[in-house]
Amino acid sequence: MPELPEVETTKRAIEPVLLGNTFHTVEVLRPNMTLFNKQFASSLAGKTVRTVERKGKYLLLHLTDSLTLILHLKMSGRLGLRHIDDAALTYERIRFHLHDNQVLIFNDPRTLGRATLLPTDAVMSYAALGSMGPDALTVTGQEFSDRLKKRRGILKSVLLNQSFVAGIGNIYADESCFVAGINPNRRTETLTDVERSVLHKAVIETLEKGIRNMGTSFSDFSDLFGKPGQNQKTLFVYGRNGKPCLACGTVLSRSVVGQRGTVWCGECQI
DNA sequence: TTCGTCCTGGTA
DNA sequence: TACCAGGACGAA
Repeated sequence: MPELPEVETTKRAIEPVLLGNTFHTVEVLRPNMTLFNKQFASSLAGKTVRTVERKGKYLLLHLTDSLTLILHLKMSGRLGLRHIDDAALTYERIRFHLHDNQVLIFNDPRTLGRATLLPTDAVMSYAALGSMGPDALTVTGQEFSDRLKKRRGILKSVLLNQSFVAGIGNIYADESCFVAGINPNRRTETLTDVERSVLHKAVIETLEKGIRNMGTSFSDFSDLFGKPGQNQKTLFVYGRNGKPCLACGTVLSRSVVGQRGTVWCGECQI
């Protein structure tokens, strides 16, 4: 499930391939994955990629003619790259044919991913991007604490809310709470100044580790060439419900917060 | 603020 | 065969 580290890993991989490259033709095999633009494919033809940007979990490809292609991998999406003569991947949903016989693939078994083409100056009016908080990787401790102080609710839900800070998903929310020693079921109004600061450092540390490990791969995520990330080997709590805590040996607990599975250690996290 | 919906492969 | 995974959005 691509979160900030997986999207950042993808961005770093596609950037050298796409910069200056031109879309030749675009095949949309799943029309429900494109939004707002019935001429999605024809509008992209002939456009050249000028810059690649990540905002939270979104990838933005800024193109010539003042257009921006917005990609969100959602749950199971990933980008792949292959030569036009190579065998197709199993779940290819959109194919972006590049001028040099390479094909950028939007691969997505569950088809929840989205690709949207907008005028560049309209990007920030796109609902999710307009209300998005500062990037979780670069938000300062002061801003993180100030924003957290204003929020009321269960900590886990606030961390997942992209209008608070952008980029944290279910895996990195649970992992950050463990590193901070804070129970994700706590209400935000009970957090102390020290805890808010510790949590900020834990979020940064957790995301940076994810990027260093090229992302977390369970069934879906891999890099451009199908190579999985390594971060799943280093997780403390996510996916380890019922197993012993790696720090103290206590059996890890699980609850559902905002419809999301949440795992924590009742001993290490208060 | 909470909950249903989208969507389909993998697993029990 | 039924259920689970979950990011973002819209409705209640």
